[in-house]
Amino acid sequence: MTPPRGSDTHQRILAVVRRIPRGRVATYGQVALLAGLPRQARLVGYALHALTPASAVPWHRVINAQGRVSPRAGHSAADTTQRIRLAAEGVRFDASGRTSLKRYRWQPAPSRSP
DNA sequence: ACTGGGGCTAACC
DNA sequence: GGGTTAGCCCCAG
Repeated sequence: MTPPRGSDTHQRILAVVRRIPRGRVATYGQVALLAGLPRQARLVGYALHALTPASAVPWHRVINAQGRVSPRAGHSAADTTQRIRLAAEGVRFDASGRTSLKRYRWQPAPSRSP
């Protein structure tokens, strides 16, 4: 059974991003995986790139595996916005503009506590 | 159909 | 922790 391709793929990605709780972050790869699209982290980037400011998608909660906001091409202002928004939710960044993924990474379904 | 590039990731040094 | 190399799959021209 092969998942349908097309705009549906983007919608699926956005649906996952929309589920990211406030004060939490997720990596591109994680979102892709949760969306049922493994190895398609870049697709997430494309999907978010197509977003409009009016969309109710917390795109700012999506960061790369390095724990920092990915510098997009020609839109450096958005990077700053992303950091500001996250900071407003309680996500702290260090001097290197990096955050603790171990701490803020969104875990959709923790089976049990360790 | 082909080529180049991308809001990535993991592995390696 | 930071820079480099390769692999991944998809979109735009």
